[in-house]
Amino acid sequence: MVKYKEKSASETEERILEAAKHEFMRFGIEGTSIQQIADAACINKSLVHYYFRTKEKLFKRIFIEAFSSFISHVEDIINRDISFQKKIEQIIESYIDLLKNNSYLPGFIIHEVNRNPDRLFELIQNANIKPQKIINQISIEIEKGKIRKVDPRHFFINVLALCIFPFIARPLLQRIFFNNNEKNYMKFIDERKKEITEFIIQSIKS
Amino acid sequence: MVKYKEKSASETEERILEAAKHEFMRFGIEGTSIQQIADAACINKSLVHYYFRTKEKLFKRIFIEAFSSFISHVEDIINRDISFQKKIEQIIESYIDLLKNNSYLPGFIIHEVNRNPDRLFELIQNANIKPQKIINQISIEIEKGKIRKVDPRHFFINVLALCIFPFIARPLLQRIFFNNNEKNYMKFIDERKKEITEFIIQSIKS
DNA sequence: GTCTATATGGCGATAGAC
DNA sequence: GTCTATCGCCATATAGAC
Repeated sequence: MVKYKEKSASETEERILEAAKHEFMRFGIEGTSIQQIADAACINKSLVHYYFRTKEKLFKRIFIEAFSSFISHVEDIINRDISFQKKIEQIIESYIDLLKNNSYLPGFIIHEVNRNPDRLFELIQNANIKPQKIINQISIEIEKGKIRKVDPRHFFINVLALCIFPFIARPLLQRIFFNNNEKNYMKFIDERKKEITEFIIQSIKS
Repeated sequence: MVKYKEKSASETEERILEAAKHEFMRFGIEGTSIQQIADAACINKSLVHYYFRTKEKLFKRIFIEAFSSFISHVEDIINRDISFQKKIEQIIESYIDLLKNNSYLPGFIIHEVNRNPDRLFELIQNANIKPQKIINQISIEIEKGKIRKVDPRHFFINVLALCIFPFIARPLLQRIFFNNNEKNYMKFIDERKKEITEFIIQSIKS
């Protein structure tokens, strides 16, 4: 009996992907050369072309993956069958954890979306984003009198802002408030989970 | 009597500066070519070199100006002699107004600071940023019992986050929530001044 | 699959005519 | 001050040996 081979990427391919992710995230597509990626992956420059043909194709692959991880995270939690307050807690908790391991992720997406907004067209279609679902859930809480009357869109954006901003502005904040001490900043970020959960809960008390 | 001539930039120079600002903000230094700037300014490529010698020098000029306008705004309000609550209102109001006219400003600074953190060293020295002043003011309000006990650093970052994030994430939010309608998004941003002022005041009630 | 060598093109920067 | 012409470099990408 023939066992069909799983489509598993070669080790070299994986190395390139990892290196490309790292460099693109930090420096953007224009600020990253193929040589730079090859060096980071400790392989020959030509191999990048062998596996991905063009820089653009490689970039798209990285970008789509990054964008999905950024978006799907929230969608996922929104759909869980738990109380509203628990959802907020979990969104904050898991979003901050995601970003702790991907500090450059939000800045990367922002920069590349500004640079070329056309990317969004295809992506948002495929991602199948349904903001209405989130909005509705918030509206229901208001109707039930559980939280005070707020614009659901503003509220949702507030939650995201409080989670994401410290990572976007990290180089600045870390330097200004923590003398560029990475460890202390990360401790601060961890405290933040509790801090902004309280902040948000308090702000919507009815 | 000789009237000393004011050091006034030529029209060409101004055009270059304006075009450079526009292109750099959106595409970053690596994503912007001198030809691109020249085209946007409707002048010959060589004139850029004539006035600013190198791309790097031109970029630094733009970046420093952008960074200052981004930072000094808060400092300014912090120092005003008005009540704490008024300060918060004014920071929100004027920060959002600034960003309405400079949507790309925060993303630009973030990207360039990530790409080359060394820039921060010199800049933060010169900018003479004193976060302690802000922190102290918040601490005093807590001691006076005017607001509940919050970590002043978290609180300060929260205020900034709520103001700045909608501009950083504008392309995404505008598309997802407003079908990419610019006017509606701007109306939304204006509502936001009142919305997040309430949100913040509510969240720190003692 | 991996390497070296090379083609091709664009960019930053300068020289020099006007 | 403004333009054209050009140099030198580096990046993407391909060809072809192994």
